Amino acid sequence: MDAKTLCLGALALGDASGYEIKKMFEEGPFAHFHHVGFGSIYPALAVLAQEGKILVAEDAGEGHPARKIYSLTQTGKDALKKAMRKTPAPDKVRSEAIFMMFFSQFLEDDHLEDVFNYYLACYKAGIEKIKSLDDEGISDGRRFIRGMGLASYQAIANYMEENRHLLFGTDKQNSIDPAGLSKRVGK
Amino acid sequence: MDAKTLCLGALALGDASGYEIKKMFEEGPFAHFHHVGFGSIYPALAVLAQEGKILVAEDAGEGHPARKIYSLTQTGKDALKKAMRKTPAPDKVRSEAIFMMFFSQFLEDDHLEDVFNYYLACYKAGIEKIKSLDDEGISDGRRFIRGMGLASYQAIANYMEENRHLLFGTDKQNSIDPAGLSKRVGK
DNA sequence: ATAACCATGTAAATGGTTACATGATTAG
DNA sequence: CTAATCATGTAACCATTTACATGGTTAT
Repeated sequence: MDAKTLCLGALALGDASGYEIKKMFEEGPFAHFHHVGFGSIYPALAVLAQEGKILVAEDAGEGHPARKIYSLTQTGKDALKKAMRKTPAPDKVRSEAIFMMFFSQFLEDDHLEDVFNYYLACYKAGIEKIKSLDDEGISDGRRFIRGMGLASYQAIANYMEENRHLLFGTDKQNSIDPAGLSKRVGK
Repeated sequence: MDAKTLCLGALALGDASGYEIKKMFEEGPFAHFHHVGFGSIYPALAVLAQEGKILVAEDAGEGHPARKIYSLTQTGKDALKKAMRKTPAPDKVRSEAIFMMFFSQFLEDDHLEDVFNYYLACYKAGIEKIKSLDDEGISDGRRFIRGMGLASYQAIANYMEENRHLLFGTDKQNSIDPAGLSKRVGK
């Protein structure tokens, strides 16, 4: 799913500027399952407009800098539908925080604690964020995914709070592989 | 976190070939929070070996094609530790399946059902996979992350089963925005 | 004033994915 | 005999990320 399709999806929720689309992926409705940066959004929007999939309206701005408000055309809607008419690719997750906690034995105690606290705080903030939203008037899919995000965030935050001791409880062994370094990894 | 660091992490779990490292990210211990393909692993391994961070042992193979078994050196261990001495980047998730369920109103009924069933089946398989593993003798971090993965997978699978009706229960409205297409997206 | 935020865009660099190319071994 | 799995590697392509460049607005 490329930046173009993602922008089409964002605009299916309502007209928006590139800046607003970015916010939808950063803290808005897509935040917990997709990401796009400016460097992908602006070029994607330019191409989409050229292809007639979106329209541009210049907003010379009162109370804010000049901006461009994009809106979906029928061609754009069709393109979005077509892009979703396939088997979804498997989820791709990249979590440095989990990688670090996985290798907790390699980290300084205080750094491990920082990583843990930072990560837990992210999930708690996410939970509060979702809870603060109003579910009235949104689509079924959106409501379903919102609930799913909340359920998974809560499960993770609960797990982290209840299992802190697994990471911090025991005495630290400052070695990678106390049982012998050159053991082959098992099947 | 680039492919080199990821390979270093994989080798911290025990000596392995490039092929085996791939499997660790596909179905092994890293499967639910990171991904790397062959096209990243083999070049990364070559560079790592050249930098003295890993050693190569040719295994001319009995019962399998020839392969190269890599092992971490002290330099490699230090490099892995150093790579983790920083604030972790925010998680990056890309889920086409969630994107599609979010826009359920755009999908044909049977396609939506396919996507839903496929996605639920992935999580159920993940749960069984984790449950089948033996927790004896693994590191604290690894055990902690394994439990966290299980908790979040179970929360998602449960949510999906209990809230199916939110996606399939109501009559389909085959329109993007029944309330008017050109409404601006809210703050 | 100054920092934070709103707003748009480009170019270079990085890095990952896909396709290609090859070949051995094992299970049905 | 055929498909699946084991095994390694390269090159072209594609996409994203980062840095750069610019400037208006709002709150402290």
